[in-house]
Amino acid sequence: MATRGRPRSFNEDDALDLAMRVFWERGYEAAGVDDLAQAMGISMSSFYSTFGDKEALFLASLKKYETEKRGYASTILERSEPAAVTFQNLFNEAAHQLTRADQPRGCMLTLALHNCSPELEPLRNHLNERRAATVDAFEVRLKAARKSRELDDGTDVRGLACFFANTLQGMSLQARAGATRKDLIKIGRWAMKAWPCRSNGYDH
Amino acid sequence: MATRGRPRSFNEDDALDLAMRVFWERGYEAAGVDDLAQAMGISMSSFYSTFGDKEALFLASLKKYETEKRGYASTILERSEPAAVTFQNLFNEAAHQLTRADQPRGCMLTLALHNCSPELEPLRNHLNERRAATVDAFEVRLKAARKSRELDDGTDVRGLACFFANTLQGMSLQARAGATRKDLIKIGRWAMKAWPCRSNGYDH
DNA sequence: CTTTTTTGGGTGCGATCGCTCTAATAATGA
DNA sequence: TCATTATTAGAGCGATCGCACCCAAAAAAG
Repeated sequence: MATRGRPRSFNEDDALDLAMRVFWERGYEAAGVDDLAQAMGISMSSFYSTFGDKEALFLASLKKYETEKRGYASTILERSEPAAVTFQNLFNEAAHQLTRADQPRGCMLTLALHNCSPELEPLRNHLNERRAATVDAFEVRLKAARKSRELDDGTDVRGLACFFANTLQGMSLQARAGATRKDLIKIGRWAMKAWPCRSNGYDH
Repeated sequence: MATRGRPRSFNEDDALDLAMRVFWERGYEAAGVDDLAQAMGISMSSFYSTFGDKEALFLASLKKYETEKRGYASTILERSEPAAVTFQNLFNEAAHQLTRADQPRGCMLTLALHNCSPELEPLRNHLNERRAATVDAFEVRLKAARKSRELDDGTDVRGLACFFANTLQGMSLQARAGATRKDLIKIGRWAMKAWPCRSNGYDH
């Protein structure tokens, strides 16, 4: 029942992690399969037999990224704190993650596939859907905050979710362009000043 | 003294405009010289003899973009209005420009060359400098606002300039991902809620 | 007319692209 | 031993890349 034949000489998940980093810092198009295979330390044959093709590897990398590297966002959103604290923590943590010295700067999901050739539009659309999921998650949390009277009844939570997502995505661009962690933290603090209600456990 | 020989059969500036649009919607790498020449309606010989090479054409396109398409920003910044009105107008106008049906969505300068191969880093650094110039312009305007008592003395105008620039750059990503004009206008309104002082000609 | 310059079309260069295939080798289970 | 599977390096596929060059036709000025 155990697999016969010669076993893998490399750890599939480790290799995927290395590929993810290449996609992360170079995007999709600028990451060549040669670069990827070399970064993973495997040959082209192993590359294609294990991961299929470049697009499949990218999607696998993206999935790994969303669970392992962007997981902090879901974690923070699910903690039971005042919503204003939640989003301030989210900005602070994002500022930290987007400027880590041991990782490419900015968010892989946010930065990938904005300028691409027409034949990659399906892939780009898939990325856009994943990006939209972030806004939805914010909206869910803000709706809960409205229900618990942390926000006025009339608050446009969808709009606020878009604004927060917009701020985060901007921070990825800033990080890529060389902004410091302190810069990003300040941006997050400024964004939180837009928080509408001032008497619910959050003080600017 | 007049130029001898056969004159240009195409308008150089019109051709540049068409090239700019290709770079605008495809970025640098995904825009092939064939695509560019075809969009401009000229042959490869005319292409290279007139514009040098792809990079020179891109830089010329970028310059044209900054003066003709992004000029509205400087215009608004230089109008003598309360600073809060100025930035609200800037966001509204940006929301309009970034979602025009007759132009590629988003800002060419903001979106170009974030994910690129290493040999294009010099070009990317140049873009980063141009992007930084926007923040500087915002800071100049906000310093003036602080001097005219529209902002408290202690206001971190650099930070606020970064936050506004961050919001605008995020809006370009949103526009690319399909956000509507109304969405962007709302984002701008939310960003203006962070405006610190509430008694200087601007009411949320 | 001659001279000058641009024109479009074409050919081709060296490089890279994603990807396939081969051939020899190595490591396991049956 | 033998079958099975994974390993490597490498050759090569057709396509595209940016770019150079050539050519004969065309259109202007002298």
